[in-house]
Amino acid sequence: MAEKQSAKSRRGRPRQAEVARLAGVSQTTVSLVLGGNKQGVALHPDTCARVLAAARELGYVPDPAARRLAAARNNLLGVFSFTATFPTAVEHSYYPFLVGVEQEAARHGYDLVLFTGSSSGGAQAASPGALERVRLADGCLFLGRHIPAGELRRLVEHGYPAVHIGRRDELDNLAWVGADYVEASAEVVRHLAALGHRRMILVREDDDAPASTDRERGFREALADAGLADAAAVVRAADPAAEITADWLRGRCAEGVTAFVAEETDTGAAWRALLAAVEGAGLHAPSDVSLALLGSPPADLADRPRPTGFDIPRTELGAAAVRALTALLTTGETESPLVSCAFRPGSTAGAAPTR
Amino acid sequence: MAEKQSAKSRRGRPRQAEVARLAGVSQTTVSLVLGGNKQGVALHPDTCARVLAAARELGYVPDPAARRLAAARNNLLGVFSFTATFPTAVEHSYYPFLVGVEQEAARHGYDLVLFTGSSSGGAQAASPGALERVRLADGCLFLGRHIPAGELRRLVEHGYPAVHIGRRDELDNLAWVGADYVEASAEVVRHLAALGHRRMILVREDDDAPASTDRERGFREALADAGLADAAAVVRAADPAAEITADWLRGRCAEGVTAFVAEETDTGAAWRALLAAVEGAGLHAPSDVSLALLGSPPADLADRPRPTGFDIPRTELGAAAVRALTALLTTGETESPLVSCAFRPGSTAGAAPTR
DNA sequence: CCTCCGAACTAATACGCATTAGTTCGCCGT
DNA sequence: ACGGCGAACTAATGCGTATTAGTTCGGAGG
Repeated sequence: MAEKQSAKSRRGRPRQAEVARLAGVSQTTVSLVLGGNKQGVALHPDTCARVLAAARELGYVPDPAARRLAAARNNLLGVFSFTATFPTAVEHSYYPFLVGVEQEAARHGYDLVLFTGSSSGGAQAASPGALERVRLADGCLFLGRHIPAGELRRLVEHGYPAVHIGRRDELDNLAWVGADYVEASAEVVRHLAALGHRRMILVREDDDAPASTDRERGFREALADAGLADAAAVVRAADPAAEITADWLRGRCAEGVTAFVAEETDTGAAWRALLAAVEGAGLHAPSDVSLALLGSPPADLADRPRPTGFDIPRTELGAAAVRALTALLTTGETESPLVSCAFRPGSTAGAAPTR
Repeated sequence: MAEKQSAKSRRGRPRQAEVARLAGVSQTTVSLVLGGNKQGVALHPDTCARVLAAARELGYVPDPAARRLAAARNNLLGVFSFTATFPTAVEHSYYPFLVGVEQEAARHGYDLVLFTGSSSGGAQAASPGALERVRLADGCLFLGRHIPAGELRRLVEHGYPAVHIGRRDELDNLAWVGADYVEASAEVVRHLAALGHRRMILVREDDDAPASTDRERGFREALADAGLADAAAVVRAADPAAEITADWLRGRCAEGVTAFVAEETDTGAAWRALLAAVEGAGLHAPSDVSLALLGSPPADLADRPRPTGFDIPRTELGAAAVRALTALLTTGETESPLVSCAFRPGSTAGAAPTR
């Protein structure tokens, strides 16, 4: 009765050889039938039917590792994030991206492998080779800005299909998908200009992430296009809460500024500071001043009036990333598309007060 | 100049054989050295050093597919939910489970494969055999109550390691992890009893899911233990909004009922109805009547005062499910643990009014 | 001097699948 | 009656690694 390893070690997971035995054919035939017989070997329809029936009866599913090793593909797409994909704190979760990734992957017939990169509690998160695990999948999506560039570069240079969610120009040849912050920000500015605002200020944090500089560029360009170039003012605030005060706001208003624009950040600090300053100054938006947010408000401010601004299409970005990856896999073409953000009218911007 | 496949097909990614050649040893030795030599083969320190040096020089990284193939396990855990796609809302109850699953899986060195009912290449979600695809993973977690029992049984009977999140006794041999609703509900009742409440009513929906019957059992048992057995009353409401009205509430209060307990459901209908009835009756909790909720409030009522009751430890449940699954995989032992819920004092229950 | 032993390695094989180069068999043509 | 040919399959091999069963060699023991 002592069964062979075939039943024990693999827990009854059937392989092609077992399907073959049941169908009375060779393992080769099973592989051909189930693989779609792309090599054009002549196969009798009856045989195919028997193989298919046997595979179904045994519940056969190909082993992804073996497939991969045999230089074929898995139909698996990887998702790797250097922080937990499902963080305990929901504020900056990758979940919306994942929704789009999942939908688009399903549409293309791929399953998703979530590489539990450096989730708290995992093994050495930064251990060299941590990224190599993704090679089990046909290709991989990366998200988060803390992905070790060295390892990623290695993968890409070895021809591994990878797509980063979020612009990432430092690495040549790395495909990415990003949101078009430039255009989206410009649109917000045009909206404000159309409402009659002639002087406006952008409050941004003091770093040089692409997401920030792109917003500033859109802001400046739109103002220039509207003939208001000299009216542009950008404030870089390392500590918005301390710098964007009610007094500061009153000062700017006195100078003729009628609209204030904040960039979205992880914490929403700039936007919070603006809201607090307006309230502290005893003003009201949009009647006294107009406010706009270049992005989405933090979750805890959801009950506030919706800020005028734009929404980052996270779900669509996830889907676009999958499309870029499948393009890489099938045609080998590297594409790095910009996805448009959706303008959000909101209720914090109104007509500029007539002086 | 025609290079051998060694340089072309793999684009220079070195394998053990190349490391071996450089170090002047065999591939076996390389595998032993790099694998930590757990089998205790005698190896000369100098040899190890040479191998290590060669590996470093070539930038050798093991191929995960080959590694997993040779190990006859691929360190993949499946997560299957029968919803068509991922729920879009982050607040969805599904999310906290994933948090725990991801953390615990990472801790055990597993990666996750995400399956959804419709991932089969966009084919019919409910097509027979939809569940078979999970065999790609070493084992699988199931969540959602709409998982087809027949297919699941098939998997389990074939010895496939599966763990269901949520109690599921209908299937013999199916491991599950569940929340201890009986004890948690009993604790809430004890809390109310300690506050002086002598008559209380449980409002539940009209179905027989384990989650509902367990809560009722805890409710009844705690009352019996407190010597208030005859004071127990359970209302099954098919349409809580229509049945739990202000008039109804006044009627019960007139009969001496001082506390109302609702069970948590998907929609939170029972709890909503109770809140509305209390308000409609011009009463206030906890001063006039005490309220308790056997579970967590729906997300949109988060700003309301926190209901007295308990929280389902979803994250911990996800982690427990992973532990149960790894136990199944390594020792083959089926365990189905109950996880304790955390009592939530809240602010909707107070001392019973002295009559 | 031959044997035996342990140290230090290596040859061979399995893992599950895909692919290439056959092999077998029935039948047609001359 | 025999070569040939296509239809229908299968044997053999490779992918890169882990593991098991050897093999070689120098020296100690009898």
